[in-house]
Amino acid sequence: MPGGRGRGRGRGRRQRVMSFLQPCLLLLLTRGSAHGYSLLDGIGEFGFERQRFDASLIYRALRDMEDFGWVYSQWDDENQGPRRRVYQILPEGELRLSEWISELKRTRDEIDTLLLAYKETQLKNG
Amino acid sequence: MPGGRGRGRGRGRRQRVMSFLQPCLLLLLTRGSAHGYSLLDGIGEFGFERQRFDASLIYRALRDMEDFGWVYSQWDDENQGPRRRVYQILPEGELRLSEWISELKRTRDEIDTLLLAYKETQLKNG
DNA sequence: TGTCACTATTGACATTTTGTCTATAGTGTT
DNA sequence: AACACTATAGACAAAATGTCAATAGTGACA
Repeated sequence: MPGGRGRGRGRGRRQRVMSFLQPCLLLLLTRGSAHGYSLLDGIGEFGFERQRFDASLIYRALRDMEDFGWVYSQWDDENQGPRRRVYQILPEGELRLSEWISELKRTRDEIDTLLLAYKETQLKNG
Repeated sequence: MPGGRGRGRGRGRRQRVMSFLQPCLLLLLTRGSAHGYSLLDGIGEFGFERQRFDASLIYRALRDMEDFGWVYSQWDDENQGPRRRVYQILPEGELRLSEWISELKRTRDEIDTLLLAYKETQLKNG
């Protein structure tokens, strides 16, 4: 679609979440190992609505993070029911999480800068 | 991988900025009309490093926003030098900006939730 | 006069990220 | 058997983002 940019963007605004999902998962995993489906419940804590959130996003994030060496997984055959892949966080993952935390602090500060600037323009213009 | 460079994702981490760029531009435009190249200087205020930031991103953002009806542009032939396209913010753009501000507040709160949770886990584990 | 640097905008393409839909599979219930 | 629920994986589509090259006017300078 050359030139077809801008088609329907901004429609039914989907919010970006993935860049936020991975640190959330890492944080949950610092509390103890877990499998994907249980993490799906855990992320509600961080503002994800369990409903409108496709589970495959979590599995993909976990697989990606395993590729990066941040987490490690094993099949768990102890429990009955469908097999679960249980994830643990690795030292690399803890390091990455701490870096992410720093980045998120910076991001928050940048947002604050924008919010402040907006406030000021509002005051001037009324 | 084509090229076989094996570059995993997460390498040379570039940070996402576009979702932040548009509201910044809208905010700058509430202070007065401007053309792309001058906005390039303005965004430094919001933490973008003028150097490692390709100007085409700004032009694209502006064109997209014009497609959405948030801004309006006209060629300015008054000045000498290469022609400039001068942008003004439209009421739709001001509305969108105010929505964006609300979203950013929510985002900031979500980040705060994560930061707090991280702090707590750190305390427990040491 | 040529070419270099700077301002200014645009277009094309590549890559990465994100969203959605479907497939598979085990277990328990009715 | 049909269904619901848990659980994971894969494929594909769409959107966001990054990079590079093309074009063009002006002024400086040798």
